[in-house]
Amino acid sequence: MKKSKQKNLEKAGWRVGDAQEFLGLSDEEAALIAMKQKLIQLVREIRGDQSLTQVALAELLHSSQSRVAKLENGSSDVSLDLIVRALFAMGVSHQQVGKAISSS
Amino acid sequence: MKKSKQKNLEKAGWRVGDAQEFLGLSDEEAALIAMKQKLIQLVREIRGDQSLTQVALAELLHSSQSRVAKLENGSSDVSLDLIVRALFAMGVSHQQVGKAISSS
DNA sequence: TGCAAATATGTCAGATGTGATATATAGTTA
DNA sequence: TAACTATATATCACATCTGACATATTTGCA
Repeated sequence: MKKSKQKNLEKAGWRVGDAQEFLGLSDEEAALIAMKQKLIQLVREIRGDQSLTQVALAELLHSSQSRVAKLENGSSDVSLDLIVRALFAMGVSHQQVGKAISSS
Repeated sequence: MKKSKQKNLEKAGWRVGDAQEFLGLSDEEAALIAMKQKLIQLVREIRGDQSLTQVALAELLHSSQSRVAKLENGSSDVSLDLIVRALFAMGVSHQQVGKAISSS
């Protein structure tokens, strides 16, 4: 966003900032969300590579298709625990998980 | 596994048994537990390095001393989310977290 | 030793995460 | 077009995780 534009918006009463600021997230909350997103991306990748349906992954996970869908769409009611379990259920290694986190 | 280790795990709420029983745990459950242990170890290390008390970490985390104690003792009612938030609250980088997981 | 700080343990009500189920919405193929 | 497969969304009862608090135990030091 251009500085001039932002100035005009602020003059008009809007507060302008980034998503983190807007949502009032602390740094560690923001970091956790970024990490989750990276791992979710990995879940989608691996599931694609293995040509698994959401139903098939749900079975490996002992969960349900709807929960896998929510997981992959980053629903806020999905824990980091479940995301990581999904990865391990597909046979992803600790190394792969660690690497994904390192680059998040 | 050493008897003392097993005792500690059971004290913390985990069920630990012989090889057969252990195989009853799904692979992803076992992998997740190993990963948690590694990250818990990192929490203790970092908190030591920064000379923080459990109370001080609890404040950074917006949590309580008792929960930090349970976290560090690997209580089964502590989520991966909380462990990772504790690390980020102490300023640990994604890279450090990823590295710890890679080696778990 | 005795005191104080740090850590551990127990409990609980409320918040959040869970699998299951039903149903809706694509996308695909006959 | 209909039938089928995959994914998305909504809801719910139940389980788990949470911070808070009280209290016990351990640790370190004067």
